[in-house]
Amino acid sequence: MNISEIDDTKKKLIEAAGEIFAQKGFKFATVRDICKKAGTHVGSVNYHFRDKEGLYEAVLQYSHISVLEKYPPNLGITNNSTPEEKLKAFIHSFLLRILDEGVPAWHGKLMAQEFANTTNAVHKLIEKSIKPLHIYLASIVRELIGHEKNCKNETAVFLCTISIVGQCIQYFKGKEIIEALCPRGFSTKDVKMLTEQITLFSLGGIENIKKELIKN
Amino acid sequence: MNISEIDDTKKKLIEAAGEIFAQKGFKFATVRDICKKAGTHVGSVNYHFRDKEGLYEAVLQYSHISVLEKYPPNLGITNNSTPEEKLKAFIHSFLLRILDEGVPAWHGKLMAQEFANTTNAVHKLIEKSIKPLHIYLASIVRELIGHEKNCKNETAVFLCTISIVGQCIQYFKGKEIIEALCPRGFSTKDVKMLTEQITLFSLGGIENIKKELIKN
DNA sequence: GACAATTTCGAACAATTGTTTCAAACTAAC
DNA sequence: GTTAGTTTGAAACAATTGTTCGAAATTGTC
Repeated sequence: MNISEIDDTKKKLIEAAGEIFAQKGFKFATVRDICKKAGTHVGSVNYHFRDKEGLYEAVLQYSHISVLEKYPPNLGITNNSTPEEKLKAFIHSFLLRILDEGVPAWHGKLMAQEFANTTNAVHKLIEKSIKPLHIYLASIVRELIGHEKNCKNETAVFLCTISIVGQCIQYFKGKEIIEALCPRGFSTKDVKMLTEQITLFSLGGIENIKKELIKN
Repeated sequence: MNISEIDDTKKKLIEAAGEIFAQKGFKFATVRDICKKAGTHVGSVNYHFRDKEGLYEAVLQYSHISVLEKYPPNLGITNNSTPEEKLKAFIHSFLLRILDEGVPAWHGKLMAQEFANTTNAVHKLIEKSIKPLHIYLASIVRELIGHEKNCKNETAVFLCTISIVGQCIQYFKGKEIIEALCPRGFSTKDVKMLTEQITLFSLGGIENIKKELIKN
């Protein structure tokens, strides 16, 4: 066995596919591109994963298990951290997941792609990855807003989570247009600054929502 | 001439295409689907618009001229309206443009699609539609933050505009996932409520960014 | 009404892309 | 070393989709 083939084809395919799916989304990624990057023949995807969709699911599963340890949403957070710190940590790791270019930073990108163009794998992805993250984010927002669990509050909490996630995803999916509007653009280097900005913005936003809830 | 053919093919094509492009984006929309909806033959797109891209540009142009009068970003705003009111009006019309299902509410949807999957027409679209809207939004944010035009402020203003737009677009592009997380979902009916929420959130966010700028 | 120009129509073409196929190469067990 | 099973490789297939083409139909002009 040649040393360069020490990694089996399956793994090579998953890693090549992960990068391309993350970059282009499921539909725009072609099997041929993936195989070329992986250095395999065109039929390899179908042989090892039945079809393109099978490969996609394998990529999602593979990235799911590795992402949470690399970018835990509660990075550097302890039980007695303030909710403000928790929110900042959440936003920070979220941005890293969708803007970082290291290996394998796909998972966040794949989720963001899925937001824009849903595939059949979306429901599994929601159950396994998106929902848990969302529940965690909601708990942080709930802490910030206050715990009275009435219907109105829960709606407000939900809407706040969407506002937070929407801001982050915009920097990934809207990259090209943002760069056209502001030539310097934003990349991995700016993650810290963007974290500051989005955290401050969101804390202010949540505070304002809270005020309104109390008023009524 | 049959009365049902009183509208010429070009117009029928543009209207059918607008709806499908807005719904699926450029790449996912097929010429055959468009022709079927328009009630024409498959070659009609190429005959009247040279190619699919020509049709797309025609749609963008057509929708551009009609959208601003239907959904002016300063709807109901006078010169002495407060910046808060202006922001609310901006968000309201932005949401209508991407969530409304009336005819032709495509333009905002097309822009939102373009954010997620850029086409060759993106640069024209930016110059003609996105940039002017963005400049207007930036001027509102600038009013709210304060007018000292230093470099730091301008960056903050820019980032705020992205936060605002990102929140709105999420309700369009992230529709399916949002519905999975919250079964009731959000539609045209909720535009008013969403406007309230995003406006409040953004005003609080901007206020917080402003505080931080003053501190330093 | 005749003729030229335009428009319509559907078949056919070409390019892309996911998938299948089958022989060749390789691996592992005996 | 032989053999059975697995994996690879490239070509071929099938489906989709944008585009082209030539004949037919329609329209406008004299």
